[in-house]
Amino acid sequence: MKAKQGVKVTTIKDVAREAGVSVATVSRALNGLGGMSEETREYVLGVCERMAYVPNSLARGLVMQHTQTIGIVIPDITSPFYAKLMELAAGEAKLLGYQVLFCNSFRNYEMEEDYFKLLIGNQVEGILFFPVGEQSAKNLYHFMRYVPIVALNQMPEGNPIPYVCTDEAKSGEIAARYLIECGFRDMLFIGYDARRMAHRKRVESFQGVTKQAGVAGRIFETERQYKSSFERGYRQFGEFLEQKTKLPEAVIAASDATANGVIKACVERNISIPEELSLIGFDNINADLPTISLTTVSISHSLHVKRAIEMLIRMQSGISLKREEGHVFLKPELIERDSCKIHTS
Amino acid sequence: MKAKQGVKVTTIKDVAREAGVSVATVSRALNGLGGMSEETREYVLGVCERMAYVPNSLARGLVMQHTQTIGIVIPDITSPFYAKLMELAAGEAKLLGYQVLFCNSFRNYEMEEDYFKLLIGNQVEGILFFPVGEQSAKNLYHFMRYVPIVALNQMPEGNPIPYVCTDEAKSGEIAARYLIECGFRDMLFIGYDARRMAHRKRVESFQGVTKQAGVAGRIFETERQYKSSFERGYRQFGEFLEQKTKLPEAVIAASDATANGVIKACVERNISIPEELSLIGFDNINADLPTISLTTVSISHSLHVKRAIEMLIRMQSGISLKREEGHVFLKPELIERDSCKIHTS
DNA sequence: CTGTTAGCGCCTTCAA
DNA sequence: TTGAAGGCGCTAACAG
Repeated sequence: MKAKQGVKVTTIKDVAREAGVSVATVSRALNGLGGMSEETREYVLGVCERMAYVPNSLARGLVMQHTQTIGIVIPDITSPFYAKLMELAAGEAKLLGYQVLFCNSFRNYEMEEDYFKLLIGNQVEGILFFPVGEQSAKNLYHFMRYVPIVALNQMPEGNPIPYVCTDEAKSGEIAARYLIECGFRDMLFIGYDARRMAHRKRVESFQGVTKQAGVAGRIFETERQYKSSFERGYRQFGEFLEQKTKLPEAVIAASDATANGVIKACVERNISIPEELSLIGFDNINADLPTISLTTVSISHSLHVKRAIEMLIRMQSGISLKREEGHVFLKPELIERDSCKIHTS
Repeated sequence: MKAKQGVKVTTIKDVAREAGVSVATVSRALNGLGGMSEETREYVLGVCERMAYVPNSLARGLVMQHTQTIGIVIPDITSPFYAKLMELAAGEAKLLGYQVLFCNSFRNYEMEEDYFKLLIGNQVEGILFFPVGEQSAKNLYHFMRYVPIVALNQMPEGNPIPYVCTDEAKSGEIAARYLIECGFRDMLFIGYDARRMAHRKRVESFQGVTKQAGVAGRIFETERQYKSSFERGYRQFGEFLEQKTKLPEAVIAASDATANGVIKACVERNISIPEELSLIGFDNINADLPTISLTTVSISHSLHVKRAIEMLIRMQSGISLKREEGHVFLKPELIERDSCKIHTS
């Protein structure tokens, strides 16, 4: 078991012995601490190099009491949305000298909690996470006594976990207003999942705006479960088309993934977008990938992550947040592409 | 700096003091080691629970000399292909009681090497990686003295890093034979990137099979760089269509991502798949996502990862591999979907 | 059945 | 400018 590889790994002691100095000297040379002659430093560093010495970060973390590591847990690494966030987070963290541990909770509350424990056990200095769902808040807030935690999505009212998220009410409003400006008077919301707070807010403001403007703002709902947002869009819009004979003028999809599903349903039926039907989504994810590039409403993902990491670091350095400071709503923007066109007729 | 949060984290000592036992007893209770009365165990565990004690894995790893952690480094977390592999690896590793550190090398040799150092510094017990490119081998093989390493793709001849990969020659052969069986006699290979060993093998056997069967097996190449495989397929097939007037009967795309690009190019020009053009890809990634679900050739991704982790663990437990054992070629299979149909005319 | 003790590899005072 | 020694939190002998 311990004979692993038969080769003993080089430690700072080995280096010290080989170089004929003390471990303290090696340590100082390695960490660029002053107070030693340039020639010993270079000599020691040379020995390290020659012996291919790699410092043991565990031991270092143990004595230093900080690991320069943050943890990120997301529900599904396979989703382009989360993958994008992780990539950006990795880049941003690296810039700030942190390493990142990624965890995939598989959309499972229990695994989410397990991973929090694991990360804390590994002495991360902060955790960034995209909650599995609204119940996450209750499960996880008590971990805040160990380590700063920031959510990348809104948390339920009254929960102490701070967050950085999109102002989803604004998102819904922007999408609805834009379609109305395009001249549409009959719009349909597809892919609504009432369990998601973001969806609820989008729908709510969508309905507010349409009602106020005096135009039709329908919502098509089904009871079923779908294995992905794409599936949801594809199946739900398919069902809608079977039930109703008249197409709406425009569709608001609950997300870009849903919108891509709607596109698939349309292609199969030879409904052309945007000629016969305009379509708008949310999130700006994979919006330029499929056959039709999607007009969408979104915040900047890199800003999202950047603000969250900033907040984490601020908390980590002992600055306690005022309540409002822990609730950051980023303003979304319209990103015009090809799936909507001015209504004429 | 150390005043972090103002709260001192609970350690095993605190628990021991609180419970009125020694640290050894707490440790034994926690790790389920025998030789203690059931009532002390339960009592101690209760105290741990009450104090919300989370063991410090760093300290544990330091003394145990093993961390139950493996590292995985991939070039691009944003690619569905790598995302899929990571997800499967995480699941498989968890099953075996390992945690996983993920790293995103951003398709950059230097970062790839940096992450290897970081992982080794963190005392991972093995590294699984998908090489940035063929140069990776030279950069990384020397890390094998620290820790078992397995590549998820073929390594250049003569390199000591063991690997588990698809038998790509077989892939190309399967695709070509299938199209010939479908009755096609004029086929085009799109998206060839000569820098990729997998592509070279696919093309080679594609040409071998077509030549032997006496049918046309063309390859369309361009000099340009593309920002993604999808782009490559989309742009390259677009260019092809502009230059030539006659469509081939079937297209072999270098990967499914490329194939999806080809689909986009076709949709824009009203070329219907599979009626006017049959299309086949490789990898079985996102093959059922876009408008047309793609016929493709691939190994099982979960098997791929499983075999690689197995190999890692075998190496880790000190068993040295024979040369052939370190070179595993998995047999790909045809996955029939909707993008190919029997040729009639 | 339980406690004492010696490190794991590293950093950091405190002396020299 | 350098070295010796203590300790980070934990586990694993070895005593009792």
